[in-house]
Amino acid sequence: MHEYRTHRCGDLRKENAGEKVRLSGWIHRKRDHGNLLFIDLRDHYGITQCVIDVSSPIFQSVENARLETVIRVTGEIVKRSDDTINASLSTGDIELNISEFDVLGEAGNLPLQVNSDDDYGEETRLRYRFLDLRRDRIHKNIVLRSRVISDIRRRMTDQGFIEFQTPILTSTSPEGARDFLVPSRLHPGEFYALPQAPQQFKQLIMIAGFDRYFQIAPCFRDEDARADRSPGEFYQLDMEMSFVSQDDVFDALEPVLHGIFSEFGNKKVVTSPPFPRIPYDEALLKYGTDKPDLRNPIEIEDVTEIWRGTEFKIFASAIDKGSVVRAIPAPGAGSKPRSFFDKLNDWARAEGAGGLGYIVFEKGEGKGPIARFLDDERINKLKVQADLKDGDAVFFTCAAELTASQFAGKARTRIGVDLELITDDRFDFCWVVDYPMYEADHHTGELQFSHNPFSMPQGGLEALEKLDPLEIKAYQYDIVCNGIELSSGAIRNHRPEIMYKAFQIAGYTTEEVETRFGGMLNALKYGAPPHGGSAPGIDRIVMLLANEENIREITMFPMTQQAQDLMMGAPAPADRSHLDELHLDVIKKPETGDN
RNA sequence: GGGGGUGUAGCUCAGCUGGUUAGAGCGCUGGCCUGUCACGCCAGAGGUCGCGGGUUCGAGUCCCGUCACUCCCGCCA
Repeated sequence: MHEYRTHRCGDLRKENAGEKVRLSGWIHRKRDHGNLLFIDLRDHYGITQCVIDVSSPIFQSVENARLETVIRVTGEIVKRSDDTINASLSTGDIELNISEFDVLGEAGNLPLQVNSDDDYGEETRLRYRFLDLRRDRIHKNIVLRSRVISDIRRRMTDQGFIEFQTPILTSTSPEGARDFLVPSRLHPGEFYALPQAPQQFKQLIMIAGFDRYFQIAPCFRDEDARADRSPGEFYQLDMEMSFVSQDDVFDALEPVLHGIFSEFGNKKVVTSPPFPRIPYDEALLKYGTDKPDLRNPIEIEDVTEIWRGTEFKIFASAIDKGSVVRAIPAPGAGSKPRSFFDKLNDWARAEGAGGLGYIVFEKGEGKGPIARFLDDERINKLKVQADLKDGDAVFFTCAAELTASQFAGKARTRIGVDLELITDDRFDFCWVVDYPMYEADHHTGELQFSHNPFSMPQGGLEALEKLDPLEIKAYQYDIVCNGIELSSGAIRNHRPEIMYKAFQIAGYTTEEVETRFGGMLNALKYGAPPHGGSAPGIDRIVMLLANEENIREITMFPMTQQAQDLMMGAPAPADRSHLDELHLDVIKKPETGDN
């Protein structure tokens, strides 16, 4: 007989009755009747009920073992009588009659209970993560994560993508987030940076002629955490392909995402390829965001012209000064009580908007505080444009274009939630395409890249030379699922002369570009294929599939919000000798205050 | 860096407008119990009310500061 087990705790069925077996696992639960004792023995695979009574000489030692002690039991499998079968357990037809018993690993008083569904404080959970991970829900989430990643690998490999590793110790990134730095022992005063993404490497892989690359890539960005963002590190399905247009990238990724979400998505409906492609400008207008939740049926309309020149001076005079009016239809809201509209109005004010004017439609007419400012013709235009019928309402927001768009987007979500229009039985995917190449900095007004500086501008060099930079679109796209941005990607700029020009517009001199992106630029000068790719976030995919709101629920060993590992004690001070080796000194922060 | 929430037994929580000895469930210890599956019943141990200061005759409760966990803003091409 095997030293530890002949079966696993989820294996045994009534067919095994009469066999002498051995199981090892954790004591999940005990039911002690004094002269009769039941133990639910748990391992990764399941739970098996084990039983012993007082006639056994080892009864006392079994009874003394605490919950979460690791034990080994040996004994005969017995079919349970009909009235004692437990239908909620896969092994519920049988039980193990304990004849031999050993403690393999003793357990002390537990800081959290493994067999309970209670929520525990994060500090306890993270400090005792090994116990937390024994608990059913998170144990399953971590397994799901693994299966999803395996499945992604299979689907990518089947399409001819090759997985490569790229360096972890590399150079600091040109744009974007704060870097993690690693001091160099051999080069005093110099530092490696951890990769924010393997962006330049994957382009170099294409230039090296490997044609199709992917990687479950660790990415490091030293930015503050959020519920859906771990501090410091995350994983992407990083991929890149050569000789492709934007549609080729979409065609490659859509079946992977559709496949993964269909297989692991709890039978929710998944958008079939091809996913809708929504231009950035249209997304901002219709959904008020570049990450639209398409489960929400509400579509925003621009109704500036309907309100221009009306007696409703708040809107009319703002329009004359360049403001726009956006209409947010609220299907079926006509039957809601006055308080529904008041609550939304209060919310709008709390969000910093002036308010949220509305019109309710009944018996073919518009009703409500501001309806009287629109004549029949305008009311009819509104009904047609916003697709309104009796029993519907429509809300208005009036502001400068970007503000109005973004606020209408928030209102769209809020109204969709309040009216329960967003059902949780679907994964609605879309691509947001045609991102602007440049944007004006909020504060300085200076032009900067709005996304990846290595993206190819639509129209190429000619567009850069002739168009207003703010009008230029890039072959830059995001993939969005249920309002969550899963990734961004682009067709890359593989032409040095276009690269110099693109950077020049963003205020970089030729020298600066060469200093900062020399490696990349140099590579482009020796025969670079057109290429592009994307990088869907693994963590967010798993969050969606596991239906979890917090990234710690799908991360095996997460850090706290303050970026500390409470279990391993990281970060920690370094020894003097360690610092000396790295040519480092720690400067103590001067005491603040008066003493 | 800023704003909000939480912090009471090993764990999850209750504790009213400040008032006598700070409670419950789970876990733990002891006793009873041979068919439970969240077993049941009885008893017990277990508390620096996060920490420091203040107000008060009196503080878990009010005030100030601070720490931890968390959510959000900034940040995250």
